[in-house]
Amino acid sequence: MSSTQTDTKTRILDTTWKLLESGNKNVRMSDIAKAVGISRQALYLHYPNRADLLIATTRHIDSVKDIDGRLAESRAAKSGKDRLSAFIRAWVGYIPEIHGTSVALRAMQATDAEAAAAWNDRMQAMRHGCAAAVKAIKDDGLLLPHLTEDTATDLLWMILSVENWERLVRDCGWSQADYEATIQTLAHKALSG
Amino acid sequence: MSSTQTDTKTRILDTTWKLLESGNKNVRMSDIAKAVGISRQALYLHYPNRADLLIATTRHIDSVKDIDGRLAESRAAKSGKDRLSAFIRAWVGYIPEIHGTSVALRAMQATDAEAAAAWNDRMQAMRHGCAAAVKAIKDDGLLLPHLTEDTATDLLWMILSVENWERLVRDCGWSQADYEATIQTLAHKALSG
DNA sequence: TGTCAACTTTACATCGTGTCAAGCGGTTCG
DNA sequence: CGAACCGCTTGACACGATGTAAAGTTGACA
Repeated sequence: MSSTQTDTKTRILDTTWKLLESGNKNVRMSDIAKAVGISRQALYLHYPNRADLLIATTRHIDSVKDIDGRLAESRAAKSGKDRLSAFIRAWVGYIPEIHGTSVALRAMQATDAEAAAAWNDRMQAMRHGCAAAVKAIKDDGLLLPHLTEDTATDLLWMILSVENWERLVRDCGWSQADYEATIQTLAHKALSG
Repeated sequence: MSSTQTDTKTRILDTTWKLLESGNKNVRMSDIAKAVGISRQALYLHYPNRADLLIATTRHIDSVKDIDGRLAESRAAKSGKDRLSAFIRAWVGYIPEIHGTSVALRAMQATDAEAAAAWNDRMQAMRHGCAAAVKAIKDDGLLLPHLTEDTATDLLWMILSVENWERLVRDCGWSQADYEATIQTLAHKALSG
């Protein structure tokens, strides 16, 4: 509860964030400790293991960047298509912020069940946003007839995946703006023709 | 050159394939050795490291399943759109075969440069197929005007990624047939409206 | 009989995670 | 003042997986 403890915990999260987002793959516990300026063991006094630290880091980013608030804005849109656009805009703006953490967390999925669950959980939350946008379009009678709400949600979820962002922006060198424009078009075409 | 050596090498590849495709994450060198019926060290007499073994396994799968031949068939199509359909059909049928190996290889990307290069190489080969299909559509004058050949290739490449297959088929429980139908529609819409 | 190849057994180095225990320098409280 | 406590350090170690090294076994073939 003391302010020094809070400070160290926050410093750890900020540092972890920075390291992960610096594109440096293979960020080890010792790397983080060194960057924070504490011993590796002190890290374990604050976070019991690497998975917990990564998860805490994503939550930290969320609160700093107010992702919930940003996604919530899309609910204000009048029409289904506007809502879809707003949701995509919010989500797509969020991806670059969490990309480094996302890579690290996904890399742990294979070996760490807790990490897998944490990442899954976040993706399910995003999926709820997809489902809401799909429902709004359906309510407007604009959902393509051959799509159910579920399959449409799955499809939108797939289109908006972090992996797809990585492929176009990181691997193919697209600008964030090009990526967003293309993905907006693609998503609208996929759902409502 | 002796037939016993070839037999063991082949048995190793077949076993590795089977283990990876059984959905069993975290296939260790010792697991493979045990399944083959040889010592862990004997494995290293045939393949110097895990990355090499995984790469050899994908090449083995390729030759057994004749992926090159199957993808080549798409070149016979008359129209650009037929060509795209044929290419997607061939590739999409291939994904389930290599999925397990793909997961293992991608999991190594973070730590092993050789594994990353191998996976990259295979994806680039697939990308060439995408580029050829895009060119065929463009030659028919059916490529959407706002798309260049390069961006269209990137987009198709993204749509056909193994990760997207995983999301819909494995995570969302789609059948292979549903997946293929949806992805065919999506790809055609994305490129030529 | 001797050699060679394929394989075994045993042992060890390395790297990163995570655990354990003892100690140390402040602050705070009785 | 002194005891307790907190945040941290130092150092050592277990574990699991990969990969290396070396000596020994087995069977085929000449």
